[in-house]
Amino acid sequence: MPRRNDTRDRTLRTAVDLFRVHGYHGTGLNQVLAAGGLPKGSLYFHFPGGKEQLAAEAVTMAGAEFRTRITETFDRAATPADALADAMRVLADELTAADFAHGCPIGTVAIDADSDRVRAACADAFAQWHSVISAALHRSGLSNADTLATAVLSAVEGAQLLARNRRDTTPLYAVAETFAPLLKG
Amino acid sequence: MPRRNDTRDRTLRTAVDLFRVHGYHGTGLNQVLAAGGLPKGSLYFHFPGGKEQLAAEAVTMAGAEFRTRITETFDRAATPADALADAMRVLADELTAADFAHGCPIGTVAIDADSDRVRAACADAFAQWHSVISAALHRSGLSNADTLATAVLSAVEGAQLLARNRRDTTPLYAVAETFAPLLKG
DNA sequence: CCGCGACTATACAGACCGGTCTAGTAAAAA
DNA sequence: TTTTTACTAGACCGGTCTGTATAGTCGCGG
Repeated sequence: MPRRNDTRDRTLRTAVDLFRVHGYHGTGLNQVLAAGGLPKGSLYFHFPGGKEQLAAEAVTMAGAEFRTRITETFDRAATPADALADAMRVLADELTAADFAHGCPIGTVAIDADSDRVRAACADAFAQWHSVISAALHRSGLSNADTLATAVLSAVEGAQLLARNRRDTTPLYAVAETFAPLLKG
Repeated sequence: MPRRNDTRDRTLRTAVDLFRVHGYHGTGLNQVLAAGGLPKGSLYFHFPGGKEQLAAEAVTMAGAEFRTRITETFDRAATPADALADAMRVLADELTAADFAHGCPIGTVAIDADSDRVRAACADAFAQWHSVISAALHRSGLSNADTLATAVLSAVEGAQLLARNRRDTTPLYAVAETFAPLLKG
């Protein structure tokens, strides 16, 4: 087996970055190739399923990375309330550093991708995040951890949307503050 | 002043319906005209600013309509908790009836419109909603009504995103249930 | 050193995009 | 009736979109 380079992986990473900024329809394939300095001839070699496959895999990749980050945040914090506050602070810092250019890599794609394959990939990523959060809340002895985790996930996604649109991180901190009393382990 | 028909208004209404389904980049101008049976020659007569203006005005229109609905919901309910539960039930019913095809008319556009004019129109709509919610919470004697209203708005937007993506209204009800203890006037 | 498989360059198809233009119709105003 | 204004029909522009087809180049195993 010759070569095996990292083009495929770099394509995915570039795609993640662009999709979370411009959304599914707002991101062109040429744009992805240009932004990543990627070979133009190999896109349909690595992703025979075209844009749909590229987006689905990008979502899956970003979902797995964030899943790890969420897990670590809960492991590191003393209480779920602390974990949420930590996470919101990090998200706020990243959003500010990026000049409010990007959104959640899953949510941004989920909201305007018509393809069912992409939709399913987003749903899967969300489900994994929910599972991690729910388990952490359960470990902290909170009742109805499942419902609470769904609400937290909703609030965080919505806060990212609002914060980006308003160019102001207030919503992220508002969510952390509001949920704090509900998340005291 | 001759004629003055309703073409402009019908164009806007059709645009609202399509933008909330396919997003900004996912919706084509031809598509809007075709879906509404609208005259092709008059788009740039009524909207010389092109797609950008059309989207901005559509967002503003939808924002105003929802603002009224939110106001009425809070006026009708005994407590803010009841109002939220009511609103979530209505959103869930509408989403189910539409077979999970649409999202929030503002959020869906806000997340992928690059134009600053459209972004500002979305921010304005969100600000109006926030203002209505915050005032209602304040009237019910809740402290930190402003922060709480921001969190509620975030959660509702996020829940709509998740519900649509999962094709399942659970997130909407989870938000209502989770916020209930915080919204007992 | 040959061949095969992994990978890339390049050209291009066909559709659709947002947007512009000109010519024309219809109704109210003068 | 003539003029002015409101509005529409429909062709058309250049550009970009996703996706395909073909001809390569590169690097290792044999």
